[in-house]
Amino acid sequence: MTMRGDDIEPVLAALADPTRRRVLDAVASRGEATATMIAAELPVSRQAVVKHLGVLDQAGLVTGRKAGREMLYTARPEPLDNAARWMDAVAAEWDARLARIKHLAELPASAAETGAPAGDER
Amino acid sequence: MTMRGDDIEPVLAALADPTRRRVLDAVASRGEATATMIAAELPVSRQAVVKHLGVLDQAGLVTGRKAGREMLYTARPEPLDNAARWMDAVAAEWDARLARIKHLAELPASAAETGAPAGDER
DNA sequence: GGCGTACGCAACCATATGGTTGCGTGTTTG
DNA sequence: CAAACACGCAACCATATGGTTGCGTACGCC
Repeated sequence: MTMRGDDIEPVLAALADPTRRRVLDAVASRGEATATMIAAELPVSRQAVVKHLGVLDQAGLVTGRKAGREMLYTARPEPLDNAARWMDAVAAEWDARLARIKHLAELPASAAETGAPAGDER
Repeated sequence: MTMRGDDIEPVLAALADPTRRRVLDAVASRGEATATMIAAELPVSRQAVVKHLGVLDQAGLVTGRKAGREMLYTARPEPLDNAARWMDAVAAEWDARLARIKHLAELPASAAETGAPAGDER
């Protein structure tokens, strides 16, 4: 029940918090870790870590697996990678759009189509 | 006076909010826009937009330029691109680390090469 | 000059968010 | 079996955050 993968919203939100990033990183650096283990090396309580792990899990950045009385979490790069690609796409789109606009603006006003307003702005 | 570019913190935080993303997108789609213009097409007040633009500017995602009595904002893809690359790097690192750990764990304690491991991967 | 528009600043609000402590329960292990 | 350990759940807190309204002021236009 943690099939969130295509929604960048939670990923960005999860990554926005510094502490949460540290938690994530801590998990990643151990391959697998429990909230207790992580809390031991961070200046926050175990419960805080638990909450962060909850958010991270919600974003698909970690997955929990119960082993005996422990809850082991593992980091998952996919969502991150996913978000990165999304960003690239958006950036590219903006880039294109801006380039297009700039291009039009710099045209020597040769073809005057559409009853557009008089060229000069301001 | 807004030379924050290498700090992903504000970028992620800025991108985390849906409305703020819409504002950003609105700016990008126009090439240049004022808070008033954007507020006109979003379900929030101009002031709210102003605040969002402030955050976006802080993150380097937009820049303002005063034209007469108007304040025109433009989107800047750089920080986005920047964040994307950062994410990729982190993801790659985790991937490597996880692969290494997994590899070690599954080794029957025999030949332990450091070269190209048997590609499992998703 | 005078009016309307576009800002910026500030006060205020409600809710979300990060964090803490306390407590009851399941799991090991001596 | 009983003591320890590791959790999960819930109550609570303080502050950050998104949003609103009101107001004084700079700029443009008749």
